[in-house]
Amino acid sequence: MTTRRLPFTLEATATDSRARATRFTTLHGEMQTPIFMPVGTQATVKGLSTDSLKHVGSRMLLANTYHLMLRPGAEVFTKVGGIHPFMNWDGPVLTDSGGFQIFSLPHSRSMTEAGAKFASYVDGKIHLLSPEESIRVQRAIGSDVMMVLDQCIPSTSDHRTARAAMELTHRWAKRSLAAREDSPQALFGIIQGACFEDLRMESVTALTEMPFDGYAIGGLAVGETKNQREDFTEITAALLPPEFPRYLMGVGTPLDILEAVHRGVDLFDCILPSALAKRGTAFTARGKVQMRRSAYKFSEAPLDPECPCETCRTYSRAYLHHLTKTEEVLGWQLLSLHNLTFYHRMMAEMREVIFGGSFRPYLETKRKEWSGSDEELSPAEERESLDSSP
RNA sequence: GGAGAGAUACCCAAGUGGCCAAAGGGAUCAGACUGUAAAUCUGACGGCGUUAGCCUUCGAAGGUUCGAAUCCUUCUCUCUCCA
Repeated sequence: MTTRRLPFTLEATATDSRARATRFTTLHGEMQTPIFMPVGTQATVKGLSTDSLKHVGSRMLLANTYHLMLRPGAEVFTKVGGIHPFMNWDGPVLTDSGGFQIFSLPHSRSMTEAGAKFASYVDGKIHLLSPEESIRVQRAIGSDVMMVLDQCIPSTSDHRTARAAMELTHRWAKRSLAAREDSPQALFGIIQGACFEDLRMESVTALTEMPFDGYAIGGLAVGETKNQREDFTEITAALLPPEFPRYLMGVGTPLDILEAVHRGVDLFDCILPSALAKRGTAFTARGKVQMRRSAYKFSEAPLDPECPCETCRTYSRAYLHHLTKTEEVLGWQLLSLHNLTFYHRMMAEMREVIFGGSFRPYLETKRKEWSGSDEELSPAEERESLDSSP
């Protein structure tokens, strides 16, 4: 093998768990795992400046090829020298290939061996998103890690459908590798196979024969149960070679991530912390909190007393409740800040307990704490809640 | 003082004799959201009851009718125009 594009070190493995701590070097610095990548689809994590992102602990971001090829367009990235100077982010960026959009925008596509045809939601123009086109755009964007174009299907699909999508994904993977040419950017293959063990095995075998720099588990968190998600993460991760980063795409809730780290996954991305912030949901050490609830109308308590973020240090629940109710952008922003802080702290904690040999007890504790998922109201808030709903 | 228009549930607002406990918004309450197209979607929203159903409601009071938010009378209040 030639010099690796993503030099990788397996640093530690947890006791009584497949959880692992690793590091890998990108074109924009060294990353430590487990790591969570906030989703910045349009070259922005909605509502947050790159300064804020650094503050909350973000080290690596995800951006989206499909959105960025439509607007501003690959040529803009070519002109300005890539996404890093464009958005003023000097850490690594991973670009998703558009495969998920093939799945999530089903009304504007037609699929062929060549690729997926989309009517642009910007101007209606038809675009052919082929593996080659996706790589071409990702090269222009200049991401540190590119993803192959894959066919993501509902995880509840039947075996035949799942096999066809998987085989297409394998053929596209090969074409994606060829299209990378001599670019120094890393490229990950994406394991498919829905909820079928034989297909997941086959997919791992086929893709690990190709010289990728890391492997993603795709096709999960798209319709299956939590147990299935965990089972197929486990099955797939166990088959993957230990000397490459493993990335579980689009997952998930704090508990999902914890369970996946336990099963040997290193990288994650998910819209939840930023998307739920917009709807008033915050993650705290004591569970999820819905700030829309009028129980918090008079609450002078911080959102999460254990959290060091700006939101929790500066603002009361009453204020956050008000911002949420009035749909002020500051509320969305403050909750995003908080949620990302929560995710990043959780990742750092996991890394710590992996090294410290206490991942397993940590896992058991968190499972218990988060199983209810929703925070219980404080006595004062409980009273207020009763008062306002007679 | 004269002429006209109007008063519907928390708010705005449809509804002109039975299919009206009353359309549609908003607000409120609850839920969903996992590689972000979407300021998104779903449910509840007079009271009681598990259902059938019962009770109270369309400014107020009376009346017509088998039956009234809807028709008639009087009253109260609001708005517009003319003096």
